Amino acid sequence: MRVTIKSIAEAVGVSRGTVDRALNNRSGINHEIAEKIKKTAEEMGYRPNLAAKALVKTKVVKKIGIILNSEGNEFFDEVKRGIEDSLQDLCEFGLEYEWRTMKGYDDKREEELMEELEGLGISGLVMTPINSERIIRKIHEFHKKNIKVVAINSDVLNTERIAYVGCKHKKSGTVAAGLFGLMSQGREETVAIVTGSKLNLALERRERGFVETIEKDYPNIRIVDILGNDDSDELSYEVTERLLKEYPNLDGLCFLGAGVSGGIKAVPSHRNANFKVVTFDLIEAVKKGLSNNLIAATILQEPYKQGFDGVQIMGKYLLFQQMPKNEKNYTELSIITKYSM
Amino acid sequence: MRVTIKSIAEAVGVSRGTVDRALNNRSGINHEIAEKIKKTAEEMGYRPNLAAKALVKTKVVKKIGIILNSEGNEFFDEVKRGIEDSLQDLCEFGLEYEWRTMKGYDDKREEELMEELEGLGISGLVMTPINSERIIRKIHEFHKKNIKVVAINSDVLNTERIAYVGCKHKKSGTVAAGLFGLMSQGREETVAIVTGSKLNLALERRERGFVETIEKDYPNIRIVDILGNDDSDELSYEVTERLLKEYPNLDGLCFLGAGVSGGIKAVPSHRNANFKVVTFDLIEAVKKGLSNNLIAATILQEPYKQGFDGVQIMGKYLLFQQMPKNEKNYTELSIITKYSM
DNA sequence: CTGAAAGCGCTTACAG
DNA sequence: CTGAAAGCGCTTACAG
Repeated sequence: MRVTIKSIAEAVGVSRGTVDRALNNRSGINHEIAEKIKKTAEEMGYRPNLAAKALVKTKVVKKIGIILNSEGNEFFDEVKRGIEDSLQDLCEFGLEYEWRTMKGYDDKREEELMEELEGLGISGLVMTPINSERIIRKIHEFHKKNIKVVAINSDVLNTERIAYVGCKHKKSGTVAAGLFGLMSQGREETVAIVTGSKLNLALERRERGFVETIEKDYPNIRIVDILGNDDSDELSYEVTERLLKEYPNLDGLCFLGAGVSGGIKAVPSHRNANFKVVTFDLIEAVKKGLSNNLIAATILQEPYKQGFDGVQIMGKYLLFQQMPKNEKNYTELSIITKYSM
Repeated sequence: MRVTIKSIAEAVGVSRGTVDRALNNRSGINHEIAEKIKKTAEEMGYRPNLAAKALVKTKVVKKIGIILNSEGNEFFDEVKRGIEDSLQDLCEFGLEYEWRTMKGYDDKREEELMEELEGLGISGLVMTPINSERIIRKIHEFHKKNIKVVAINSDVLNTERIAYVGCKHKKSGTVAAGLFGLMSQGREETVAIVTGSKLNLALERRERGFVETIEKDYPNIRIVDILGNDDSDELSYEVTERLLKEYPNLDGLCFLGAGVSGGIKAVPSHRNANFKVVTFDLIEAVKKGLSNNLIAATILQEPYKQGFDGVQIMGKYLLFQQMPKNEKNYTELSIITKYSM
């Protein structure tokens, strides 16, 4: 026989409403009785039926807000796919949603979007938070208004966001370094780094991971230069071309962030026989580069999962009041070559 | 206003029962009316509420069976974790389950387990099917009795299993080959292969992927030998030791399947400076090998996801009558080093 | 502080 | 072939 609110009510000799109050820690219930009910439920092995919970919730429709600073950044295409699939799932349980996207790292703009979504009555927000005082304050405000926040792709510390889904950025840099290490097989080599926007704090940590690992584990490899491309493909091309002219015997190049599409165009004319390019993520230009053997490998961080799980965590909270099992949900870092594409 | 069975019934001027019959293609309904109802539902943008569907299903509890040939095979630990998490999810919607595990590739034993679970009244079975006539027949029988089957980790073709979740085995071999290619950087090198049980057909395809890729894309690499270890760590040790004695200048070794734990023990004493070992999956011995720099990299196939998604697909079918979106659900192949562990 | 009743959206016997 | 009614397990006003 299944254990339900009803069977617990009968066992304890109270009404179903009272059992509900006790089990969900609602106010206005005699403490003693609440304890007794909880104990009995535990003993009887009660497991709430989520289908029933969710069905009740459809009376008042909840809305999830989404904010991504994804404009002009192909990386987020997969994140979006994950979000869309996840939302479709949740819509079948009666949730609604509202999307906003933006470009770059303008925290003022992101704050505006948060306010806009708040005005539309969201109960939860899944976002790529910009790491600034302004956004931290706003998340705190949302918390006090009981609008839950889930951070995806990059975290923002010391806030009340209920969960983070994304990779460990510093670690991602060590993976790239390790790959150059493997390919060098102990020979003396030189590599250069092209990084993206200086406003992207995650890239800073990735760079640190790369540099520290090379210094610590691969003394045979020397990093000759680190240049930024500001997430611009044009600038990326220029910077890369300059690098390759200046270091004609360079053995490798690592693109830490965006701008691969532009930067990779500068490679073919300059490369020596064993020139190795490593990138991050899997945008179209990277796929092409892998196919052409212009790029040796790229490092992924499960973008689809970041979107999918971020939204699922929010949905489970809103539909079933389930807090996420883990506050930090790190996605795996993996190396992809043309064969595993 | 939300579109429900009720609002459709009112719009068309029939009862809710009739709408249900039409929308779920049940028998005993006037064809014309069914068509009209479907059309109206479509126009009104009807989306069934899964919470309600699932709640009704709790009247008759459905049971999922699980069969894994996982005994003595550490690879399956992660698959199991995925299955367990997925089952826990589904139990909250009122599903039940029954587990069976077995060792190796004994199809007679697997058939027995299938019959045993059938006796316990399962409505669906998630399994690692052994690719044999006997199992194919049994899956066919299950199909006729309306017990759905989902294959995980390895597929069995020409059966009515509703979905497969697992990697492309041949492709997994090409990834390993590509990795040796990258590490060779064009130099002349020799590698050897240690494969697992000959009864594991997936390994055969993996081997083929490896060999064909080396031959096609890396003429600088020569495969000097291919030996089997029968999934036995003892044999794996012997075989590996023999290989390394016979080819003292060997540059690389690839373990295609199980037996890494035994085989890797033979490596330290023999290896030359640039000796590279590549393995598959991430059992404890591989983690240790990566940490020790004995193993350069290992190739993963998302075992957790294989278990999790396999069970989810079954659950969604049983709870909501949702057929899987895709029949074949390929998990990603990725290269992991000590830095991305 | 507690209980009785209605209702979330769907499906399932049952009667006709 | 069709409809009216009951019920899945939970939550939410409402009355007391």
